[in-house]
Amino acid sequence: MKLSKRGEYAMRALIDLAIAQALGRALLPLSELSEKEQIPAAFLEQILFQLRSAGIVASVRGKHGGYCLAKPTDQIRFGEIIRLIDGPLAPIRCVSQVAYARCTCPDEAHCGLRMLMLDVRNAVAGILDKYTLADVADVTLRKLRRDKVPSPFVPPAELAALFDAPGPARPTRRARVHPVVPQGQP
Amino acid sequence: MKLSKRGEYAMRALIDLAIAQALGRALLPLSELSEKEQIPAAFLEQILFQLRSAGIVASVRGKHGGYCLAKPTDQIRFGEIIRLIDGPLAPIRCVSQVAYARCTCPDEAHCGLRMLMLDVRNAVAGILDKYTLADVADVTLRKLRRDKVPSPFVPPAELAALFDAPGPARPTRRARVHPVVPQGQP
DNA sequence: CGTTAACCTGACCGTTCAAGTCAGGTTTCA
DNA sequence: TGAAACCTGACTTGAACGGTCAGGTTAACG
Repeated sequence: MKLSKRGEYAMRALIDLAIAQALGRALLPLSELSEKEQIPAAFLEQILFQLRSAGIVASVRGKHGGYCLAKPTDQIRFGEIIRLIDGPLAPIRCVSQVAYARCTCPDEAHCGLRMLMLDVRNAVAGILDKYTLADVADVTLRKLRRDKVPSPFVPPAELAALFDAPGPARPTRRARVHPVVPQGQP
Repeated sequence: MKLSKRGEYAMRALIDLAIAQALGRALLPLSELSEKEQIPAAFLEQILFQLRSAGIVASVRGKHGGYCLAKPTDQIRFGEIIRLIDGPLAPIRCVSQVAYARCTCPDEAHCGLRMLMLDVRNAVAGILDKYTLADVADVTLRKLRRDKVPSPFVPPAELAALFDAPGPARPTRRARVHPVVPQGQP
């Protein structure tokens, strides 16, 4: 019942992005994510590429570029993330909703193992498909404040300066949401 | 969140043993289990060895030998089986009760991912540590009867004969529960 | 008393996959 | 133009999974 490192890293990065967004910094460079979560940069890059291809994050190229969420935080569910990175939630394929496959047992309707695993799958999916990035970011921030822990992502003196000098604060470049997929399908 | 084949096979075999026991045949030879569940015999043997070492099944050697459960069916929980074969139930180690290990995040108390995964772990463990072989065997048998499906394990004409000729029907040999472990520890 | 059906046990093996690295792109800002 | 960032595919390496093999030991039965 393991979660892969890829999956773990993906969720950590996304949660970071959600929290940062809630604190007013939508765009984070790879380096910052990689450093905060102690994830090898090249590896995280790979994962973020996958997340971008799936339309979950967006990116801005060039200097001062970075990654941000491509959808509202309350529309990104953990089930979606894990399914993307690690595949079906179900412990065995014959109870998967998304990727059903027959198993070796001769009679699914009377398979004890199947009943049990269906229960497990439903419990897991129930949780993972219920909570969104918004939920987790919210609870986390509340906990941090309650315990008076200094918030992360209070940016590197750069945005702090912007605080003093208000205004429409730099025109925020448009982020690329989709990869430029030149697939030969009309 | 996958369950390994080993784990799957272990549970299938144990459920079979439980059902057979409920039907009056405690002892099943490897060949029968392997055939009914379509599991390579040598592989299943390996798994049963592991289950025996853990005191979950017992075995009888020699001709007409086989495997049976080493404990009452209502004292074998699925959590125990999976933990034995596949390791901890928790998706990530930092939420495991049985095999906790620290993860890379700097502050567990405020880790959003951890909260979520703890939820998942508890849901899974809640199910797997609640149901026993007795439960599943019970439900399965009831379903089979309800749907008028012929019960499995009505033995190979051998016990059927014993039915006709009653009596204390062979003195049921004692099964070895523990491996003869010659470990050098006093 | 030997044959045979069963369990016992460790060693081995091929494939897949996870985790991560590398090497070069391209884009944008200063 | 140079540096900082993202883009992308190819590669590597080690472990784990799923399974096989070989050679035991034990016990029933004719």
